Amino acid sequence: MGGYDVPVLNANANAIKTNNKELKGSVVVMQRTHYCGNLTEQQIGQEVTLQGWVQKRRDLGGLIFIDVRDRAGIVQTVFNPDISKEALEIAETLRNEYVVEIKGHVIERAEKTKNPNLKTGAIEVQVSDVKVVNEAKNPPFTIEDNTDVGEETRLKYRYLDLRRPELARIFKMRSDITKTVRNFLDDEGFLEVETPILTKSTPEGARDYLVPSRVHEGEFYALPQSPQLFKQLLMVSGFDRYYQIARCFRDEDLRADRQPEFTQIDMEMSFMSIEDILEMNERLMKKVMKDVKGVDVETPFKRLPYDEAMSRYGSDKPDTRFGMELTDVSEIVKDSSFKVFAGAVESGGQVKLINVKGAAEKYSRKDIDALGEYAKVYGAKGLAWLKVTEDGFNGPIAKFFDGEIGEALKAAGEGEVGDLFLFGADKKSVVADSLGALRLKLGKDLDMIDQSLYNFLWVTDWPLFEYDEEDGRYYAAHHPFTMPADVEQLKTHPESVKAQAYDLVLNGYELGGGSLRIYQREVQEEMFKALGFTEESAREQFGFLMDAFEYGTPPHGGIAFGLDRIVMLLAGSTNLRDTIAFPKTASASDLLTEAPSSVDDAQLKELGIKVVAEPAKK
RNA sequence: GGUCCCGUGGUGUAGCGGUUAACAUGCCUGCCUGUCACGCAGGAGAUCGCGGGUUCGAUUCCCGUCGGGACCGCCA
Repeated sequence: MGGYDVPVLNANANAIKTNNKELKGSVVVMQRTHYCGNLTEQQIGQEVTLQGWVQKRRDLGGLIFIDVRDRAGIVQTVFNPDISKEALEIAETLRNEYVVEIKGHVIERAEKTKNPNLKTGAIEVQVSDVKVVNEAKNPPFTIEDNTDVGEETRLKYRYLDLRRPELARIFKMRSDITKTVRNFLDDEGFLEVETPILTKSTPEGARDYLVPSRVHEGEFYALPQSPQLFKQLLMVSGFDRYYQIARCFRDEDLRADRQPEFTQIDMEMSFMSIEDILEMNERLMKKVMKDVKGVDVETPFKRLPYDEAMSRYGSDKPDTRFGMELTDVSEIVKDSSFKVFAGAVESGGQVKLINVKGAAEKYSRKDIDALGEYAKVYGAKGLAWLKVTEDGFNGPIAKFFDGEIGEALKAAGEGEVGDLFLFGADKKSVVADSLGALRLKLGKDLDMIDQSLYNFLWVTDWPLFEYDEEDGRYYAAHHPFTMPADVEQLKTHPESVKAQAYDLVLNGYELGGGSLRIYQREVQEEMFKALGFTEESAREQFGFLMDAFEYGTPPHGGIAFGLDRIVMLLAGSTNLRDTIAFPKTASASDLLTEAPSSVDDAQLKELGIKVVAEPAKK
């Protein structure tokens, strides 16, 4: 269990007089000379002063060992009556997580008592003086890596959880990442500008967190889903290059990789092409990877048009660390006597397969049924399958695929004996979702993913719009300020327009995305029209932006990365909560502060708000 | 909004229609001068999340609810 790098303390710091005034009952602490975790053989013979937490007491009776922990790591201190009987007596009273101050000499340990598992294991501190700076209750869990405590308890006592080196190291990494990002963008001429947290609610996109206005009773601010509009306005202002490590808020349901408040590395720049933007961000990510992980990633990153990502991987954020791509076999099976396949193609859908190499033996009928259940979550009605054998196929639908059609299928799926074909037959989106999800699951289950890889990937050429069947209208796939690839087409064939947008994907996670923006009023108006806005509602909600466009707006574009997700992936975690100091639970509450909470009537009255809902019982 | 999993000493788990509710660890006390997962001996500690139902009897079965987690919808 090690800590992480911290600056070397000034060894002469003892000479520096502290300004601490003695409070009644408080202990005036001395200036420490070293971090515990930084002590090495180099300090042998030196007298050092340490301040830290009791990690562990090993009381041998006449001799006591105390492991002392601070941000940098752990060092063993030894209390020997030959050195100080008083210190030994105090050591007997020490308990886990007491804050102590220790003075002593660094000595080399006897050869056979060195501990190779500890960074500081070759030495120990022979204590001459110890002071209890602060006592501690027995913590609900021990402060160590691989603690087996549940997340609920960890979140309630988050301040203790964060003492664990495993977690503390993630926050050091997070800090390193933002430092690298700031330095890089600063070098590139970016200005860091803050934008409002109290802003205007807009109906597009995610649900807003609302903040009631006291001064304007009955009206609300919204917390920003992103600084999108403000950063565009900064381009109108001629700031040319803006960035911000910006907090964003979205009142939507959570996931392991989604929190209601999260942090974006947000940037916007003028007079740059997509090519310029991607190239610059590749250099940024390359530098982050080098500085933080010591990993060299190749640039330029691979690029995949959205349509190709969907057809080959069934995902708009494919994990390209392994193959098992989707193969379209609609043409082969459209005339087959297997009605499910033929019918899917006939009704405008498709039939695709993934070839799970050599898995025929591994997956029993029961196992495949379980995969079918998994696929159903994504809208599939079932999961057809075939096992490739010496003389054709095996499985309940094998009889439909003998002879020529079987050969064609086998060839299309590159089937060899022992392979397992899994089929999706449905409308396009269901086939993509279900096979895409199966591909990922199987890739993990079969250990096909090389965990050492960092596969950065740009997904480009996004559709501008998405059709929502429920609402019977188009929505902006990215957001309504995205520049269409073809403005004329926006008017004539909105459904097929591409966007000048791009996403950066890493190992199957969307790290961020951006686009070139609309910077002309007429185009923006056209966009709102295509989205079904009336002129009035467009003016009411986004009039200020379109007005701004009339005062000499440079062409501009930008991108925003999810900082939390970057940290998560570089930390090797699959849980965003690990990367946020004080995160929310799956139901968006904070177990530490117990937010959200009800407020008293006077507060509500002042805001002109009446609560209609029954308050939840806690 | 939906589906699924979990809830038992401080912590992590086991358990079962009738138990003295088990184990590990932590905690407390005593002993111990080279430990580092210290050791040894002893001890305290649980209304089995909450409410209702079934039953002679529920920690165990059923329903609801609250809390945690995963996923779908939602969200870029």
